[in-house]
Amino acid sequence: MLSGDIPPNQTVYLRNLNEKVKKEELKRSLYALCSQYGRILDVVALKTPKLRGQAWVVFSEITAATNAFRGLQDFDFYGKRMRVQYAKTKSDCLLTEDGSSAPKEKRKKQEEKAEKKRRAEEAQQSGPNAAAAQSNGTGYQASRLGKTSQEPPAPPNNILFIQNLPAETTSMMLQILFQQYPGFREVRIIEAKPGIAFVEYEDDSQSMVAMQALHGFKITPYNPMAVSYAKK
DNA sequence: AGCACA
Repeated sequence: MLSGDIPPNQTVYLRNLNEKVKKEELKRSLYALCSQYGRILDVVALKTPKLRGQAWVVFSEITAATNAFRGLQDFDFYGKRMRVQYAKTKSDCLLTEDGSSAPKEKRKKQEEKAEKKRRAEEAQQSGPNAAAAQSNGTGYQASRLGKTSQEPPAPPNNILFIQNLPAETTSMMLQILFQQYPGFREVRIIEAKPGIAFVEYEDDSQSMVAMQALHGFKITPYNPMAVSYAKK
């Protein structure tokens, strides 16, 4: 067997990532992209010289990691072909909750960090671990989306109207999600109106496929996106 | 290519 082979792991190791993308956006985009394969417990990315261009995505299930491993191999992510492997070791965020004990040196660090992390998450409700409190997986949570407008829905057409996006969503983040579906043309975000976007497909049936796949998808743990047809 | 937990 190949010496490079690494046994399946709950965490995927991603490399050949675009190093120009800022760390926070990178994590958010990876969260959004990887959520389709299962519940994500943590996304780790560092921009140190040794670790830039790489990230770890920790799933709650090894099967989810396996699906991501297959589904995202060579995925075009910010213009680079993402390479996916399994992580070589278990992620810290998993070490205490499964009976196996954390290495002693790491325990101290982990405790300090857990504290910081908790504080950070209280401050801004968007840490990757907050995902654990939410259902995600396939992403449907239509009940929480409710009615976003009183008017009757627009008839099917090739342009989708996206609502309930976090304010920091970029068009590239949306492109990463929506370009996975055939017929994708472009994303338009409205700078003056944060939280909404338009996504255009070549035809109505293609926009419908994307809508069905991504309506209710959580781009962050607290933002299930509402996808409907745009009014023309 | 580079395997960490800022």
